[in-house]
Amino acid sequence: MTTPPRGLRERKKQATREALREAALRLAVERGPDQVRVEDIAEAAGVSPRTYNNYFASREQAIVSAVTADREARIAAAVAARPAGVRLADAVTEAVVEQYTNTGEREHKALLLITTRTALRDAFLDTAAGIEPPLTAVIAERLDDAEAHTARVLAASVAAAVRIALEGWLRPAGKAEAAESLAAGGLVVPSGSLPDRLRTALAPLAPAFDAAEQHTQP
Amino acid sequence: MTTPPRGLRERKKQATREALREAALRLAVERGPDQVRVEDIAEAAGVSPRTYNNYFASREQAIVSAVTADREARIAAAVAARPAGVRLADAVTEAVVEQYTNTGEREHKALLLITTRTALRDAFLDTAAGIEPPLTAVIAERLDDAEAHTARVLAASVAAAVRIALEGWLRPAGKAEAAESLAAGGLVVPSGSLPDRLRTALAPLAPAFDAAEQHTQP
DNA sequence: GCGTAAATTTGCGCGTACGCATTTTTCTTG
DNA sequence: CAAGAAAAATGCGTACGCGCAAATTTACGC
Repeated sequence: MTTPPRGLRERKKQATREALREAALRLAVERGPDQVRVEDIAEAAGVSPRTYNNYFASREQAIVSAVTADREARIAAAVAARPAGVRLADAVTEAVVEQYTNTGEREHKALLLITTRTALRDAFLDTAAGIEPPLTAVIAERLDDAEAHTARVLAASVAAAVRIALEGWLRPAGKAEAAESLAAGGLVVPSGSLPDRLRTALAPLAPAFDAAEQHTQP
Repeated sequence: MTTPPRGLRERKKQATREALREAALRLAVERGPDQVRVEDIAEAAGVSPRTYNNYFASREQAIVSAVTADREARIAAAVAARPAGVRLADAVTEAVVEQYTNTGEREHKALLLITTRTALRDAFLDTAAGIEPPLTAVIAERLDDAEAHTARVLAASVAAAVRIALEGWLRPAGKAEAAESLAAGGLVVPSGSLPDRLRTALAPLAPAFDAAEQHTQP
């Protein structure tokens, strides 16, 4: 086999993880986020409540991870898939936009749910940090190995930018925003689509990527 | 008075906040981090346990914030204090290094304590994110107001880089590290001083700062 | 000063997060 | 394939985080 037969254990773990994810999301949609207890999710997935907490550190994480799934790995793969010729900055940007845009009907509904609760919103934003490790690996591959630090910093910066883009995107245009924007004294872009927001947030990092690339191939 | 008389309330809040901080750190040092309950901290500060949680969302936050204090504001002030002529990237880097280097004897002891518990370590690393808002403000001031997004992204990237530097700095050189570094296939810098780590982590972002500055003054 | 509106503190209660010790399941080795 | 090692699931107990509503404190106008 291509994958070493370290399999049955790993498979089962992934299975329960996914079962918990699905159960969490389904129940949250059915009865509303506040009417779901950990006990319910665990029961629906066929495990004990204690085991639930071996997989997810909070109730919000499980719900959110049903939407996030393995987006991190897909982003890294998408970057690696781009031809070696293109600018690294572009490769990363397009990969991120691509993976955050392929959103199905189910995900859309889930996002609506997420915006309704602050705790869920925060948990969702935190998932952006998860792209750092795989991004670090794939960026390091395109740079000199001696600049492993650089890859890490760039990946973390991308994660931070993505977080900012998401934060602005799913912000409820409430009263606080108007006051805040006036206090800042400037006119801010009201809303905009997610791809636009992602590109705008990532753009300032492009020069850093360019410089890193220059260092490896003078 | 120089400060508008919005005072007694605000002052009292700050007082209790600091009392909680100090009590938390003192008790943690005295009896060890695991032998301190929130009830103890609250009592030592003369408030109810419930009030404690109005100030800090976790026991770790209180302890850590005694070390962190108002470092965020000081960093922003340090940046603002630099003459307008110097490169923005340099101003930020030096301000960060400066504020993380001025560490007293008390802080050093506290850091030793923090490294002993994973939860404390994580809470400490999370405080790095706190520099984003003030940094955003001071960076935006040096850039065109139209590029408010840029300032935010740069500030968040700095925060991410600082976090990485701190993470590597207070990592316990345990068994996991050796294995990991071998798996990565490269030779990694073993330890290094904190200023060095901060500079190294921030260096890759310099081109992004330069580019942002260019846009404002062509 | 005095009364009223606003902000803060507090007690209560529920569900959660996790360390620890034990049991059950999966992997390895001869 | 059996026995032991390794890993994961489970039960239990404790402390925590926080929403909510009542009580207390502070601020402001008259």
